[in-house]
Amino acid sequence: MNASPALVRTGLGDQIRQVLIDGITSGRWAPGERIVERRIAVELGVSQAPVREALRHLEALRLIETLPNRGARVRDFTDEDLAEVFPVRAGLEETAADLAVHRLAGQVDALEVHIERLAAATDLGEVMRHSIAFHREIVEASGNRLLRSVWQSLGIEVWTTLSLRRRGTELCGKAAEHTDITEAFRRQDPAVGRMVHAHVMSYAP
Amino acid sequence: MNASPALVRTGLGDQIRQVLIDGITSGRWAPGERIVERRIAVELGVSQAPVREALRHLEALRLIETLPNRGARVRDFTDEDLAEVFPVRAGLEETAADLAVHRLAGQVDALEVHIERLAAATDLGEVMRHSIAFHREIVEASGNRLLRSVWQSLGIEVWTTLSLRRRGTELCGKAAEHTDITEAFRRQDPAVGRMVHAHVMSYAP
DNA sequence: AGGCGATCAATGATCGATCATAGATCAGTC
DNA sequence: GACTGATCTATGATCGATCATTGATCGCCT
Repeated sequence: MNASPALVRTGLGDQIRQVLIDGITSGRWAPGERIVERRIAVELGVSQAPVREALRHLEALRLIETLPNRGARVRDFTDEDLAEVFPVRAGLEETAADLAVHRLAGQVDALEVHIERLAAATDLGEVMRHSIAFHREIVEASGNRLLRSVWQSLGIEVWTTLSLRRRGTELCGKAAEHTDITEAFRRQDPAVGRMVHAHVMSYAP
Repeated sequence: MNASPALVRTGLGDQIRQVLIDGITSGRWAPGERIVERRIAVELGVSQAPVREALRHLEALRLIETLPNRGARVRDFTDEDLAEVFPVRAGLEETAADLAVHRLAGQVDALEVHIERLAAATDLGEVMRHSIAFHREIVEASGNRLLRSVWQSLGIEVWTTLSLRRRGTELCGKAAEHTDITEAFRRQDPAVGRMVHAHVMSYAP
């Protein structure tokens, strides 16, 4: 068993999921292409069960489509699919910001950390990760665990990656708004929710 | 095999999931109680695999908690857990309403149907279902499939049921606001999003 | 040729068995 | 008795095999 190089140990399902996500975002599996459970299983030297588990996660992330008794295929992401993420994110993060204003009570250290890291970032992937981390911090600061769970399940990282693959990189430049938002949190501006909403929507194509 | 009475045929995982949901909402499994995969499997006359599949769904619905290698247990829903749902719903449905205003363009027939059905409803369960259906209609009308998917994954029905079990039934009486909201949709009032937001939050404890 | 049912191959869904880990239990030492 | 480590047990995680469904292929009939 174990025909593949690196599967160290954390629960096979998780590792397989990452392999599949990487494969889809990198384009190794083309949109519309079928993902056959047994084929993946053989390829990775595992059995069908953990592969199925991973596939259900991908389905929840809407990276694949599955039909009963007919298996999974990589979704053919339309521009509309990518665009749909932004109103949802904007709504969730607006809610988060409104909740977070009270909880933070002007304590914005955690947010500033991400601004600094973003400023220090060099390559594109790093910029993306720190930029997302700032938004995640807002969601965390809301204190609403359900909100956090829903936001995470959107798989922002993955969709952002796909979005970057699709169109050019127009990601940066928005960093200044992070500072504005942080200042709004510091002074507990009730408009911060709307600011975050507008900021998120400004990423939309 | 098949020691249980009614498992007709739609995919075992789905049926098992429903059995488990019913069991949790009805209180047959108490909060904090462990759910042992094999035990359920034997009880329903199936194998472990579809039970695991069902459990992952319950986890996504946040009805259970699971720890790696240590199994699942019914969540001990705090009042806070129940309360957390409302800001998230409110944010999502506000977003949905704002999107739906344009798409509906004043066509509110689909919404009115649910108002009528709600008015004709007799027992509490029916009231709940039709009330939820009205909200679902708004989400559908947004045309944003991701939004629909996220909203559905909140499992509103289940959480509402749990909420009703917890406190008394203070569900009805809000029906009038549905009419107001529908009118706002008819005249394409840009404030409809905020109306929906406020309406949803008014259910919160 | 076109339609229609039988047969087949591929593969998802399910099964029963095994492996591996977390806790509980017990034995031994001090 | 308290601590340490070996052993045992329950059970989640994974496996290999089988069942069942789907779509394709083939042959027959009209």
